[in-house]
Amino acid sequence: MDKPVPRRVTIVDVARHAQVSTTAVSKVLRNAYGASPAMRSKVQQAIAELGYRPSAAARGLRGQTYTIGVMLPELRNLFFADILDGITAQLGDSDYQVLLAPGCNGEKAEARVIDAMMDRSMDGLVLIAPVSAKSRLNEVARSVPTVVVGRHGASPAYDTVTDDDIAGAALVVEHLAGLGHRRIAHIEHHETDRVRLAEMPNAQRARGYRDAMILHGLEAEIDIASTSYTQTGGYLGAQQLLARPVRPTAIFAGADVVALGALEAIAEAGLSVPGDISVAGYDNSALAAFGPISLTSVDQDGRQMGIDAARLLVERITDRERRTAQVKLSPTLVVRRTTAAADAED
Amino acid sequence: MDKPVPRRVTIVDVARHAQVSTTAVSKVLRNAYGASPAMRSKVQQAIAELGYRPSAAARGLRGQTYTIGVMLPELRNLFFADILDGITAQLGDSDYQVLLAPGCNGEKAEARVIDAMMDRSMDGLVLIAPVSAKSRLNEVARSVPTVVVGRHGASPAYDTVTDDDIAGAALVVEHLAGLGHRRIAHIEHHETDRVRLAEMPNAQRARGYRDAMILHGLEAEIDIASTSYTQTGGYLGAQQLLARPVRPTAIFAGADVVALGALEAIAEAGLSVPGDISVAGYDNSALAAFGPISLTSVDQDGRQMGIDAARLLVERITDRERRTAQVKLSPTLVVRRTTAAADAED
DNA sequence: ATGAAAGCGCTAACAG
DNA sequence: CTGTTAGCGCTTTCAT
Repeated sequence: MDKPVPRRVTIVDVARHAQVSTTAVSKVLRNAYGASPAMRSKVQQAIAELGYRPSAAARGLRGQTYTIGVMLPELRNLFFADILDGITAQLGDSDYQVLLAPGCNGEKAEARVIDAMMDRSMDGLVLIAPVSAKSRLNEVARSVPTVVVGRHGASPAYDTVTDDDIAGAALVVEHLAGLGHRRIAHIEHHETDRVRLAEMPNAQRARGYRDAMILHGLEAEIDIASTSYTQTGGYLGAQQLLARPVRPTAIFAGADVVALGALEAIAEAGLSVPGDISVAGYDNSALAAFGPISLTSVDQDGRQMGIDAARLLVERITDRERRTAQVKLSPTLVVRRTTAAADAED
Repeated sequence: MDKPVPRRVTIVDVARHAQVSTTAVSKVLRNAYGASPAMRSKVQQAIAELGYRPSAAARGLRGQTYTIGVMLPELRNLFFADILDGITAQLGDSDYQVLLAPGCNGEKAEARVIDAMMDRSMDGLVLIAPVSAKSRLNEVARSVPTVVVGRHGASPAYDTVTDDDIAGAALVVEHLAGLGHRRIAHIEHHETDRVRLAEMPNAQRARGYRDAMILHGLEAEIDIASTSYTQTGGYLGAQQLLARPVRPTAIFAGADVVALGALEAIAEAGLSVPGDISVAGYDNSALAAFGPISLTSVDQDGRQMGIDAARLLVERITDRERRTAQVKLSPTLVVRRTTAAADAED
């Protein structure tokens, strides 16, 4: 009556039940070389009969843990959720289990999470938009197979998967310029760190914006509000821009959430979108697609990024000596109802 | 030049460096009884100097893994993110690391994830809105400390944290009836399973709706569209309701996403909110609070639910014999711009 | 192709 | 209070 904890079934039990050695069972578990079909089926039957499940802790002590860790800065960001979908889709039928840490913002939280994952002997890591120092990332990648998503800059130690943010920003400027806009402003995420200045998507988007403005002969119209990639950042940034002596006729927000904040500020100012001012975002998150918002946005195909990241990671786990790869995906522009032709008078 | 993998620092290295036994080190690591302050500091210094980090795999083989697993059906649901915030806030300074599985919908995916977490010897599990059979949940909880969030029904094996969904639904009906509405319809999540019919929040909300309608003498006006708790479900449900010979003047959607879908259908039908029809949701997610949407919604305080869940879980890890508890939190109604007084003529 | 045996890094009895 | 020692469940040489 009182044996509610009937001791875990171990590899020894399976071996005994199947009348083979534990080595044999281990081989079957790992699909390793050196087990005859006959033995294989005998063992598999025993496993099924006993309901055996290997202990990841014990496996991890010697071999793999069959666990992939994913770190991302923010769970609420729908774009990150898309990346995750891609990762899990790609890893769905493999033996790997994906586990993620709850949103961790900032270098300190990142360090904690990465340590935690390494402590748990994870077989591979996917780091989404990490802000840690590059030296730290390299160090991590040297000790565990790692793929970095959403941060530019090649590394000898880890693979990268990014969106071509410069091209994405150019798409927006091109679109708006094509609609007759000249005073196209940008809300960027303020960045101080040198390396991040070059590697983070936000910096690349701002650069793409500048380049494209120059390319369209709008160099004199370049106008950037420097806040942060948050809804509040968008709100404040738009307020700044709307207070200009001559108001911009279009705002390119560096992210969809930023655009949402901008939309709020614009509405509060009594202006209409796209009548008085056009707004475009970046990420094409579900929020952008949502009917009442219907935001023109750059689509990064986060799902594909996740698929590529998972693929690269498994490849690297298999062959740790392979040279690192940099996958850069081309974004597309999804035009919706927040952008329209500029008034002729403007 | 070529020793990029300098072998992990182990407890043995620390012991040697501090000139004590491994037991001593282990005790310090676990804050266990039986280590003098002098030894404690000696060991801590050695740990710092060597940059030692305990291997979770090795610990898990004997003792705890200091890992809490969280399972949730859907990452994109902002309410779940709130719960998670609460969990991490509560566990923030503890030694426990929270890891979660990417959204797993359906009984099969749930089983996989729960198994994966048990295989990894996690110290405790938080299951958010699980759909698995109750017998399965009990079985899981018997082998690992578990807290179930967002599913009613007490268990002898696990603690529960829920919202008082019946009261929440009543708040909405009361609010709408107070505004003069009589034809208040409801969009529910269709449920077939017997047990879930009683234990899932959606069923409780539908029941709360019925009860409250009767209480307000509106029994004859009860009108339920049975779809699902998704945006599409809301869209289709609203379409059904709008096609009635006599249209409802208010719709109580069982969740915010459902309300969003309903808003889309209403807009498509050329009706205005709240002019022609009032809409209320449930969850008070960030989406509901978002300006342009501004949805009247029931607030569950997901963060508090997470805090309670984490607290209960740690308590149960400490004392597995303690009797199970059921925490039920009272919801509040947040009135925004999607609900207004009914037309006098209606 | 198969199995015996030696650990992986840690914790938990138990002795001192 | 401190140290010795025996495993935890698995993988991995290395014989056979």
